[in-house]
Amino acid sequence: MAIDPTGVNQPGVRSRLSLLMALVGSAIADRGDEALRATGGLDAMDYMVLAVLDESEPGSQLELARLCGSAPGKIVGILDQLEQRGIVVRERDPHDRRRSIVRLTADGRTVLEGADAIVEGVEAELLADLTADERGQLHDLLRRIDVSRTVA
Amino acid sequence: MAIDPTGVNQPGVRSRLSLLMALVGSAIADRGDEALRATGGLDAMDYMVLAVLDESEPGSQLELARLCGSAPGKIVGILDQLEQRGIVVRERDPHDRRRSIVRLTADGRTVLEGADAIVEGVEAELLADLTADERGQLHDLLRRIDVSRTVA
DNA sequence: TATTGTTATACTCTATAACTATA
DNA sequence: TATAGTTATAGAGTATAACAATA
Repeated sequence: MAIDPTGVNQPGVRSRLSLLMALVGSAIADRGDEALRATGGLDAMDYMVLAVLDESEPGSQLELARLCGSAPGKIVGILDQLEQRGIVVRERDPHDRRRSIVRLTADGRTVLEGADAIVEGVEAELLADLTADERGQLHDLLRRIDVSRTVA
Repeated sequence: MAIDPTGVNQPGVRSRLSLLMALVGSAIADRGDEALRATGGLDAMDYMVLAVLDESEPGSQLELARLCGSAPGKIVGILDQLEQRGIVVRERDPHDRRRSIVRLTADGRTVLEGADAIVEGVEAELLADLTADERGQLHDLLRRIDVSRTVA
């Protein structure tokens, strides 16, 4: 039996925006993770770290962890593996030798581009029912949500 | 130091729609879960189950599990607790005594309404930068994404 | 004394597969 | 023999706090 014979998706949570957001977010995360593992040799968290390094320049591992929404202790193992594979490098900040400046290598940038292509493929499939214009609207709306806002 | 002095949110993932979807979905899930636990005595998964029961009529626990995107074995414990608290009831299907029909009780419906209010509060806070119209657009776009689509 | 990165420990969560009852 | 619900177990994943180096 098909889940959705009548064209109704997400049966059971359609009227609740929060649940839709959580469900769609989890769907893209799960599928992206699966595709990356199968094709790219990374996982979703690796990809997040690389994307953050591509778009920001965190001044320390702690800041990187915060930008990734991850605990400092979790980043360590991820970076260990990425560094071992030549995808990132850690350099000590000369002004404060406690800090590690993490950077993408040239190889790392190539790996990230491949990962982007894989993730965009998954994304195109999940968003197949939306026009390019609508995907742009979705992107713009999500960009305007401040996930760092403190809960009152 | 503020994360976002220039109005730029989600630094590090802004250009990647998939990561934004995953990040925003995870943010609302985490905050909803926290608020529900603190105020409502439920967690996010409990809320999902109740919402699915409210909007659908699953003919078995297996179907309920599928609608919740959860493993059958996970639903058991959740329903045990919800049933113990009088929020749901399990009845054997008279046509097939292997199946459990799960239903919200009247009390359960009241609990769900309270949970909806809590979650909507969290949602309003997270989406504070969007107008009511834009929240409607977001809802409509997400509704049109078919998370049950099979990965090719 | 405070902060950065790291490590170790304990805890939670989850997936898996057996098991019972019913079909 | 197959399916629905349940239970038990092992394994993965995570949070927490202690630790060493630097400020």
